Amino acid sequence: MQIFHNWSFDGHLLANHGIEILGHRSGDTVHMARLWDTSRQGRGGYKLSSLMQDLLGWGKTDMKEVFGRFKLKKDGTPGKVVYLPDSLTLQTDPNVTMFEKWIHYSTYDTICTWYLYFSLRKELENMSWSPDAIVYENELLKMRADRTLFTFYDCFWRPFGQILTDMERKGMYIDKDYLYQQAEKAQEDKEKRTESFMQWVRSLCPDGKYININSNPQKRHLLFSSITEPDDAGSREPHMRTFQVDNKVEEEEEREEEEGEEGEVLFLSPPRSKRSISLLGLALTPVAYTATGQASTAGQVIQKLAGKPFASPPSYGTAFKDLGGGEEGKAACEALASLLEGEAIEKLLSTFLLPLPEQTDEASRIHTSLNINTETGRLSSQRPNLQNQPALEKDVYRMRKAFSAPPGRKLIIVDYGQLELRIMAQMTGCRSMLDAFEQGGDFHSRTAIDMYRYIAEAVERKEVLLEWNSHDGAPPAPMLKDKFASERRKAKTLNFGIAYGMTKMKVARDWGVSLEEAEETIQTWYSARKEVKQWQEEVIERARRTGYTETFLGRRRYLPEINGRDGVGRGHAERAAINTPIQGGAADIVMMAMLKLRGEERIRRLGWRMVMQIHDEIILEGPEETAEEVFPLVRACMEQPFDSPLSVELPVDGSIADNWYEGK
DNA sequence: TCAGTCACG
DNA sequence: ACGTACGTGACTGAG
Repeated sequence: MQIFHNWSFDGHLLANHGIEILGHRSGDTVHMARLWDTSRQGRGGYKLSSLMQDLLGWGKTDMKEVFGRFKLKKDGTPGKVVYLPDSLTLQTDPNVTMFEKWIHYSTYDTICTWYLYFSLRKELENMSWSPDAIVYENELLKMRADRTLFTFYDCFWRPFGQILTDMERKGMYIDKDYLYQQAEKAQEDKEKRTESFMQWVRSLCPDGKYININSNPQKRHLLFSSITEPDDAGSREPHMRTFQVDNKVEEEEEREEEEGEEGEVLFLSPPRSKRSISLLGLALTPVAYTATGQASTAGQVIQKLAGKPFASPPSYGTAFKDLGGGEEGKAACEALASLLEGEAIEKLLSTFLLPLPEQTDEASRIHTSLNINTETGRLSSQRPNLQNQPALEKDVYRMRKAFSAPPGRKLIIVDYGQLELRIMAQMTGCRSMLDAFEQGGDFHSRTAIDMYRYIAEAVERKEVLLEWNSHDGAPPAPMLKDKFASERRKAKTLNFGIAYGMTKMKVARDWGVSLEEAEETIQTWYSARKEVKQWQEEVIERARRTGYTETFLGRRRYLPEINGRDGVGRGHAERAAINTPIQGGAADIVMMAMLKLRGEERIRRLGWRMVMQIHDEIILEGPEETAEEVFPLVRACMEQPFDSPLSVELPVDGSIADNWYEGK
């Protein structure tokens, strides 16, 4: 019997030393604890010490407290900062007491994990589990009589945990040269784009050329700060503020030039790493405020200030008027638009293009950590996060091309269509949604037909088409999603928004309509989907009564705030109560699909392995020769994650590709 | 360490 | 009085 507290960590560590652990892994106490209580983050989390304290009342000191050492200062004396030396240093410490401490600590750790398993197991065994009957035919589940949350753990999450560890270990192949090449391109583009912004700032105040476009405080000050409080003489001065910024390359070049002219001595004084700059506030009108009440500098805000100065004809944003129009206003809008473009590229560079190639192993593969650590049961991906790689039009440097199959191999990339909406239809039993899915075609267009009588009439008179196969030539009438694009967009927003508990305030603000109008639109959506409203009310009511909400595989999320006195917290808990069954239900389905995939001997024998999961998408890698054979098998697993079908189909789209970009 | 911002589903 | 759609992780500047 093997028990681990975070098997993924220990497993990789052992494997890296050539040690393979055979036999039955009975449990991972991190996953068990997460299943027991999803919301311990901020209440001690899932650390062994905190769980031991809360479940068994056992004290346990953190490693840092026992083995931490003071970091040495430059002069060799101990400083205040405590750090934890690596395990090899600790194990080989010549001090015998340290060695004994190490043995004691490790032993105690092991004992804790052992007792924690049985404690958590007991907790889970005392929690009822009533999933939808469809899962009762699952191979593992069939063989046992118990039906508690521990059963769920043992039959589903325990093997799922092993799948995740295998995926982490396998990793994804990255084309590093391609990334370097794209990063260079991005760097050039960024400089080109920000040039006009930098020049504009320079024209406003002399220190403007040193502004750091990554600093929100600096941007906020430059754009929105106005005048200071009146001084003793009662006069107001334009607001100046100083910032510390890094010395840029240009400054060092200037120094070298100056000193070069002098001829002899270079670097008389060491280069300063920081310099003070003063920026003058422009007093533009803020468009939005952050949670702490400061003027926001988010992209949407800058967009509103700038307008579309490069469009033809150009349209100028709010900065134009604020600066008195004319050439000055125009220059500001153009500069801000260029800032936006530069910022977008900077984001891609600093988060994706530059760090990724640094994080590969010697085989050019990248190993993310896949955690079951969310409130809803979704996975998260860390160090690096591979679940937020730029997609579609945001992927201007074609990042996803770097995630590729090594020579001789292929990727199979598959994803569910409208998974969450289908689960919503399934759980609510909403006739209108189920019908729309049965009829097929574009779901959001069908919602638009439901909501707007004139669209329904146009469809009836065949003035617009709901769908058209482009193989049959040009469509005989315009498409609904083109002709009624804005209605379809609204329908789409509601389809998603309502699943999350969107309110009329958000609708009114996002669409720029009155509260009454927003309310009416929401009512129209609900009027054809009464089952949804009823389901949401029931779910919230049940959550108030039981203290938790659950997915249809019977996983719970406790919502202590749902009966609290804090209105904001209560509102959030209510929205979480209706969203978690949907988001978590989707996570359950993908997990079941992955278990089924892992159990398909044929797929495995042909050498195919899962390498990534992105919530409703799975990526496998395997030999080129068998891709065609394996692809339909993969699809079948995903479309039938359970032994008996749901009341909605779960269609899966996908392709065989050389890289992630092609897969879309 | 926190706040702000922005990448994903 | 306040904020108002769910769930994540990474990077950056600044105190």
